[in-house]
Amino acid sequence: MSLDLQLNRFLPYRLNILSKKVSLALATRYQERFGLSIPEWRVLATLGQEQPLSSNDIVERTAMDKAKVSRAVNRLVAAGLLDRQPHPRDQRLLRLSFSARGRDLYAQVAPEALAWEAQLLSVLTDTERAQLWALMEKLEQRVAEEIPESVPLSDSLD
Amino acid sequence: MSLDLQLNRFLPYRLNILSKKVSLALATRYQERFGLSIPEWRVLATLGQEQPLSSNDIVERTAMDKAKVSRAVNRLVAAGLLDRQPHPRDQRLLRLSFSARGRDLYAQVAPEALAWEAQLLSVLTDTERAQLWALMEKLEQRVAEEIPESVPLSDSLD
DNA sequence: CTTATAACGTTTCATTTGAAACGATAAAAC
DNA sequence: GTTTTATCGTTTCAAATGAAACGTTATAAG
Repeated sequence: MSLDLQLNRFLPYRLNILSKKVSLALATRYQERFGLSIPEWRVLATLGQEQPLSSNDIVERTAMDKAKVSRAVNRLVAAGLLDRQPHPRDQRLLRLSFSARGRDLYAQVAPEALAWEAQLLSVLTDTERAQLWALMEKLEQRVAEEIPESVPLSDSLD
Repeated sequence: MSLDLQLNRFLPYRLNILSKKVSLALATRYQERFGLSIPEWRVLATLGQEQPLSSNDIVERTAMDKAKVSRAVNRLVAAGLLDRQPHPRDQRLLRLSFSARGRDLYAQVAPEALAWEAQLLSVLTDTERAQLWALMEKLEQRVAEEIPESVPLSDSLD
């Protein structure tokens, strides 16, 4: 009655494990070397691409819920890594941007994150890397069709 | 100073999102149709392959920590889906196995999980599917080298 | 203008989390 | 045989989580 279901060959399960391992390995580095949690790191990375942003902009770009972003931003502001200013035209919005220290820190973290990723991807050839992106893209699109777009991507559905 | 880090092209981040989406889509089904959480489903799937097992066997096979397994097993026993008997030779161990109802439920859930996976994978050709497994395998092996084998795979490193 | 509705970010609160402590049993060392 | 050490599963506890409620500000409708 095994019904042919092998957990090791069940994509959702394997994907979860791979994702966890990657997150864990990287999170350990953020934490040890820079004292950053993953949500904090993601906020920084998002601001690294565009500045200033509102908290809501970050929510949209990172697939984190707004409570989590709010907390991460608060910690970063408290740590002196971000500046938080009211938006001149819309008082509901915050204008988040790097402080001098935040910019410096990011200039250190980002290259290291990229180097780590490169090291991870070094087991793949260029062709394989391209394949990986393409495959993930396809799967993500397919699975997105099943999820009501409003549903937030919670953690720990595990 | 963007440092060339694009979150959308950053593997740990994209992997996390894909994994979340897949888990969410599937978890919604388990929950709605069978009232199962993912840990509960994993316990069932593990027992579907081999029976009886101890809680610890399940911990080893699922990459879940023992507290989570303990809770999932308790819920399943309480729901009348599992039988829990003391091991005759080692009183520390539990012998977990399907109850009649558990077996019936699993006979319903498992084919559905497989069908769902098949539907997800239907966007890929056979070749692509093989590639996907191979790529994931390589990455997992590579990243495992960085993780002290003792470290458990927590959720929500996010 | 006034009222109703919507959007933003924070906070609250019940739940989930996993590391560590725990009691109980077994195995190993002496 | 006694003591020490290790293993199993549960429970405890502090921290993280996220849905919902909230206060505030802006926009739309009347």
